[in-house]
Amino acid sequence: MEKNLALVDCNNFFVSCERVFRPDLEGKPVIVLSSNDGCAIARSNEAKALGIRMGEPWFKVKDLPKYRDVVVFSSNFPLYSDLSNRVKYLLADFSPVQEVYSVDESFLDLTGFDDVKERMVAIRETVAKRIGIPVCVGVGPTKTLAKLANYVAKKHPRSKGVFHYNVLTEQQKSGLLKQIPIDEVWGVGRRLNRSLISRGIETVYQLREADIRTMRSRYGVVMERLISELRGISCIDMVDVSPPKKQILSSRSFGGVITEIDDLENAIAFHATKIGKQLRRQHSIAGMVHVFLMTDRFRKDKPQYHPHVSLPLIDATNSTIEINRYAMMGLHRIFRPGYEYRKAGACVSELSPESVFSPDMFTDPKRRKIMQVMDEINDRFGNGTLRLSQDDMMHRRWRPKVDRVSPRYTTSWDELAECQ
DNA sequence: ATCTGGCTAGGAC
DNA sequence: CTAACGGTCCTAGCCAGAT
Repeated sequence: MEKNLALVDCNNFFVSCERVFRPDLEGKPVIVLSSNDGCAIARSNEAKALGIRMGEPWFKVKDLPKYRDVVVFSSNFPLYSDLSNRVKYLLADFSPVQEVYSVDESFLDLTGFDDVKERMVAIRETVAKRIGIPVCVGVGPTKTLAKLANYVAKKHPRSKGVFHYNVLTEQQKSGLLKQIPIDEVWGVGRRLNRSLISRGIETVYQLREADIRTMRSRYGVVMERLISELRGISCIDMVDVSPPKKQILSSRSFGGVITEIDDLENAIAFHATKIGKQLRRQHSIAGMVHVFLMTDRFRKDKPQYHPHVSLPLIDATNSTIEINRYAMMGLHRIFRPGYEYRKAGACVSELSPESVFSPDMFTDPKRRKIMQVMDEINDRFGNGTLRLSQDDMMHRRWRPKVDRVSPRYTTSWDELAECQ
């Protein structure tokens, strides 16, 4: 039996989050910048219409006269994740099967409901009314077609934000797919797009009708699945609980040039702390720690150095202290004076469930207690109350640039109070 | 003959 | 004032070496 899989996608999500608390920005060009106020990573429809591209480095174009009235925000992730959670919880009411796909997207299985179209409209209206975020809903027999239906819902004003692919006739489906360029398909990125076009495949219809054996031998299983999905044969299942991560990475570009080892220590300690917290939250322990540094890859005139080191942990752990200890060893191993560093990061891999850990006779159980106590104190009195000595907020000279961040309206009483 | 880890490519958002 | 281009995560496919 044909499924009704829905993809609910928030429109221009980060911009919409900013607009929830700034309704005066409705109808205006608004963008949100990446970390360090680097690139445009969310754009309102007005900003898109002006020609601002996804991922565009803002400093390069911000002085163009046509962008004079663009309203610019630094990214405010505490705000976006909070609103993201609220949307997720609301959506859960509309189906027993939900897969949270990303910060702004959920799949919902609407199979078996006899009021699919009404539900799609209700989802849109409820999220708009209760949270103030505009969403579009697409329904199809497979995840790939649900995503495509969502694209149609977003693109065509006549759909009013919802599009139900399954109720089309075969002729209508083909007609629709003939109008959609292949790079709108989930899984077709820049490279595949170019390669397919060079073989004369330009529309989703042509891709759906392509010979699946040839395509598989040329492009691999991913392409085979993709084409099957376009034909309505489901190959990508819904996953209800997201599996634990297999690697956790934390990195940041610096606000300016960094040359000193103690500043790098400060940055790496910050990343180790973040990673430890995340590991414990998902009840994993790590077997390997990686550290890397980077100079400015855009400055071809300066000496480049992009070292990376991986250290196996003797005992797998999720202790911030242990991870930091190894990360510091790694940092000192790769650091070379005389370079202008622009970015540093740490990563853990070889993750396994906490329950696997079997303390041997040399492992002091008290040491594991320390992290528990640290988490409790920081939860109660705020992050950074108890921290690594190197992770000192007052000496974060590497701090990324954040010029235009909005208040954390929903997660900080202090910042809410500062609003008029 | 098969499994494994290391590595690169490509992609999503 | 000036310099300035993000951060995280995943799978497939290939190769070499180990079992």
